[in-house]
Amino acid sequence: MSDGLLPKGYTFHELEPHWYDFWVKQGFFQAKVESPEPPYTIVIPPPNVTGQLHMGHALNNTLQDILCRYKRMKGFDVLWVPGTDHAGIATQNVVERELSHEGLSRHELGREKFLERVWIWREKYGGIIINQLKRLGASCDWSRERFTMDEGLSAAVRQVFVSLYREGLIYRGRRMINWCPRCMTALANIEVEGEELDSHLYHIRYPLVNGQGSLVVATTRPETMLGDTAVAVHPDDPRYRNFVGEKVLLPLAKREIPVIGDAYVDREFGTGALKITPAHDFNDFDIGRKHQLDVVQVIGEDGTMSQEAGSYAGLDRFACRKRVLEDLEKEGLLVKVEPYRHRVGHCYRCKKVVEPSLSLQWFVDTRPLADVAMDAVRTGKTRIVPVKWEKDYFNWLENVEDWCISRQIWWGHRIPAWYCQECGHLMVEMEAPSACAGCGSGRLEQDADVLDTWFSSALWPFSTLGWPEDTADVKKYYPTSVLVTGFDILFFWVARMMMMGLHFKKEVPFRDVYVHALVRDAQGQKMSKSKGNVIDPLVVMDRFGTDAFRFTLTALAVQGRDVKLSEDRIEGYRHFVNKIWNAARLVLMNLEGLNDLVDIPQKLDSLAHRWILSRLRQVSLEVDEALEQYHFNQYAHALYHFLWHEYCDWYLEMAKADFYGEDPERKALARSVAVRVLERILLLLNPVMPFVTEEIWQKLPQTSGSIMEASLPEPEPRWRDEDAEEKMDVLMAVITGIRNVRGEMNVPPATRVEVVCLCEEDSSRRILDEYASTVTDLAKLAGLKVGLVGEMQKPRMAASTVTRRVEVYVILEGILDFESEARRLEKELTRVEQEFSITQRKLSNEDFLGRAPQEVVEKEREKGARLGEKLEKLRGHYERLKTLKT
RNA sequence: GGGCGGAUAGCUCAGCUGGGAGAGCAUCGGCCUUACAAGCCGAGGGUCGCAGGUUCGAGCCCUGUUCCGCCCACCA
Repeated sequence: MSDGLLPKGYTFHELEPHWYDFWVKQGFFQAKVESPEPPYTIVIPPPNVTGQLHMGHALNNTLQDILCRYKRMKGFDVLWVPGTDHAGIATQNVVERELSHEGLSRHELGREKFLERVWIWREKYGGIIINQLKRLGASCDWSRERFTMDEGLSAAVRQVFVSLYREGLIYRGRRMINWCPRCMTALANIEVEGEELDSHLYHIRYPLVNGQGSLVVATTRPETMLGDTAVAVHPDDPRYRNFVGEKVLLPLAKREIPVIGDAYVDREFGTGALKITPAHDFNDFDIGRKHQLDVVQVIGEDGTMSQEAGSYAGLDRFACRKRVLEDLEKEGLLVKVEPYRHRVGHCYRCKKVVEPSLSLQWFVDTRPLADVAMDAVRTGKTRIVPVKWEKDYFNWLENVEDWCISRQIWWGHRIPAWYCQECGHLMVEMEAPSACAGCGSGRLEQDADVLDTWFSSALWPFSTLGWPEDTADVKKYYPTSVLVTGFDILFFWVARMMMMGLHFKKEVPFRDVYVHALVRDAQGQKMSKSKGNVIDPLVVMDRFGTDAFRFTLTALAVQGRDVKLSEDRIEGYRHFVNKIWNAARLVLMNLEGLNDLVDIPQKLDSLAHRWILSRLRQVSLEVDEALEQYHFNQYAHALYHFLWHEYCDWYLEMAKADFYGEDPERKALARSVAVRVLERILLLLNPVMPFVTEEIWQKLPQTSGSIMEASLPEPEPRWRDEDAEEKMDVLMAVITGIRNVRGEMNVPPATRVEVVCLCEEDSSRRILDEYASTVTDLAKLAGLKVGLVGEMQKPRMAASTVTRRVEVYVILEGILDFESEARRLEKELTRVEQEFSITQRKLSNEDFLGRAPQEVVEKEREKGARLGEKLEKLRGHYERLKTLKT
């Protein structure tokens, strides 16, 4: 498999598509339902068919892919179900816009022809986002790709609708709903986004019919006064108490309407008199019902004024507002206009102001379903991670209102309800009935409305597996293991999947819900086209490679914190990809033409090998822990640090001596350990960086096939080696100490110097003796003398430091600059003195000694002793320097 | 109005059950050392938002407070 050398650079442009195609062809992404392996299941949050891959998708799917690839390596039968959502309103809007370019409207085309057009559009563009997910490397089981309007999923929708209807959990009723005059449909409450706007509060005078004065009401929507059917005051309000029961003359409309008393009215707000428009306000509707008021609908479906608005009929609602104000002004009834900032509901699809409206719609009685959904989380059947989202989940479900599920659009699942044109009988059935169950008439008409997109999404975890059929997939893969999603659809989607899953499967849809953050720009601003701060994932992948991009998202994916992304960060992590590549190059270079790899022996003598294996084991454990806990950033950082600053900076540097040395046995062992560790690093990194790890894997000797076929071994307990880690710490500290002195004393790297190390302990002396050549290589020495303190003469012309109970003298015969060495030592002395005095203060504190745990006190004592010793030695060095100088 | 999150180095952020303030980037100095200048070796830089409290000990716990962000809510 190995052809030795890696090319100088990693060319992701060619390699990424190459390996992705290879994986798909090999069927590595396919779940094996008949396999005995335990299932690990994720259903993708289906992107809208109209979607283009944005940063949110990229983060969401990178995290899912990491989990899937990791679990696959650990021996699970992984199923990641992909698919897209038909996105009712969004898609209809897109196709309507396309039509309008041809000068057509959907109404001109007619329902059937329009739907044909949408399907054509879907054929043409529906695959875009899917291909973009592939570009991202998503290891979905494409053989199981689903679409919410597939035949199977549509059957599930009908089944659920009919069942809930028969159970009395779906009903049809005339209610106040939010109406979008642009999209011309009802919306569910959560589909309305409240946005704060600078507006005005208009004070309008309503004269009493009896001529005995007037009432002034305050409103933000003066045009709705045309639909007023009462004025309400607080029954205990001394200002207005006497008006209750009287009538006022509604200006402009010239209708007489009653003054009613209702405790709902806030005496403090506005004028304390409230105009009541039951047809266009949720509260007014309730009050209207309580007082049996007339309902006058003055705003039509398209946002223009209705016939009821009299002379204002046909005007756009906002034009009407202007006219109403002008007319009131003329009549001297506009008392006051004050600036007022308040929240106005906007359609979440088209962002236009919605109108509360009275309308006949279908609803889900959510309460019973919501209670079960709450219980499942309360009892831990589903775990929400991070837990803080549980609060939002509960809060929403506790206050949830009935869900308006009918939409007056054409693209979507048609409501399976038929009305008899003869007797008006309503039938809700899976399939179109042929005759009226009431009167037998064949003149039946199906309800014109379609279902809310989120209705079918709510079934996604089981409808995609084949439900209502009792398929093998349903049996094996439900409940799913985890749902990975953004918090923005916690209510829209997650809560409703919980309700539907529990109701129809009697089992939660997922064990875990991992809620990740939003991706923002470098300044923390939400990315939006209008702000022009959008970073396009496709552009990023093109520039920096998919692996670098994925790694960046992962490294930044901290629980509970938004991801602030900038191209600089991605560029930084591209360097990491490069680092892996070059580490692999080094290792492979030294394998070229040789095939002497050996198994790692049970007992190793070499400190470097023992150390790196011990560290590798530790990092493997950290990785596993991090991924199990969904701490994606920790996963990324652990590997980043290990590969770069342990494997490359220390281990490979030390191994070079063996690589280039003459001893064939040492050579073979070093090569073998280097390769084994590299293999393991590749495996651990593979979930986040699938492409580059595959490419390198393929070049390694003794690996067969794809990295996707490899399994990740358990971290070997026998590799744990505290002794090696301690010894390496000594070695690294001494080497760093020498480098430090060299750097500060401006000794050029090319200049090799003599070093003398005086050790306090025999153990350190032995380590330094044994690894003298390592120290010499890595610290660029001409020679190294090691001895115990007292055994050996302290060198004269030397810069010095103390570390790990080792006195390090860098001999600078003839080039020692006394002044700068003195300054350097003074600086170090000051620092150590400060640290030392802190520990001394603690150790002389009776309370500390008495109350702190023994081990903490002991630790402090050791630290004090260490610092004291170090301080003493440094002082000695400083004194000697002064005498030497003179 | 209610709730939540954040405030730690110049920037972006880690910091788990209280016990030696960390990383990456940026900055400064030195290096083309035969894997990598997309690199190597060093260095500097912090009153952990502010004020109290608990504790032998607080970035971490409690109270208050300021600023920023988000979510929810029918005061017109």
